[in-house]
Amino acid sequence: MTYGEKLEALAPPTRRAVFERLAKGAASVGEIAAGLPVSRPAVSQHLRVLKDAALVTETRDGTKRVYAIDSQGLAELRDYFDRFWDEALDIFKRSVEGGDG
Amino acid sequence: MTYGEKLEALAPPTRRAVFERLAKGAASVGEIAAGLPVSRPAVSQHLRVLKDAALVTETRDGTKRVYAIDSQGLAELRDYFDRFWDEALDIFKRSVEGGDG
DNA sequence: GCAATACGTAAGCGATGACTTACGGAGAAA
DNA sequence: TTTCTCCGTAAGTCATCGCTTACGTATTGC
Repeated sequence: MTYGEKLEALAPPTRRAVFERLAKGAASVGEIAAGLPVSRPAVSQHLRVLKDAALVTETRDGTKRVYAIDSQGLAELRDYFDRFWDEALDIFKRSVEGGDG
Repeated sequence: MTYGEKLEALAPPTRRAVFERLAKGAASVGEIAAGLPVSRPAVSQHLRVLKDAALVTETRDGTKRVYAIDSQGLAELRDYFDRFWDEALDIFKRSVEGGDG
């Protein structure tokens, strides 16, 4: 639920690929795995982490499970970045202009 | 240099703590290590990764090495997120309104 | 009930990574 | 040059992680 958890969830390349796949539209586990060079259980495990981090949502459709981007969780991550950037860039500019380390 | 490298660099908690420390102002390796429960070499190794990812800059001041946020590299990461969010949230909203997966 | 589909979970393995201690190098002061 | 400060690097250890195969579960259709 924290931004740290979200960052860690998005760091591994394969898991980020899963997430970016969902950014292009909702999909089932099998559909996602078909487009990646890893097994279906691997994708399932990545989705578990993404779901725990509140980055994706899970919906049942028969025997399928459809995953999609969790817009609310994504917004929380964006808020963190916005606040971080405001603070960091402000201090950065101030140090450059003032010359004070 | 890629956003993937930047994401991976910011994922580990200790390394993110180093980065967030620099967001509050430039500092030397020793100063950073003094505020963290890890050794100085550990901080040095984290700074190396952050520098390779173009997230921090290095400046020499006598025997010290002063590290600071790399605003340009940070902006690149922000650009990636902006583009990602625009695409993801647009598709997300469209799927909700249209009801089409 | 029986078979098929789609998926999550458990167990195990190989690789990666974060950390430590020990050491060497570059700059400042005498 | 010698000494001190501050730092990067090398080597090694222990934990974590990402992946695979094997298996169990829930749902659909006959």
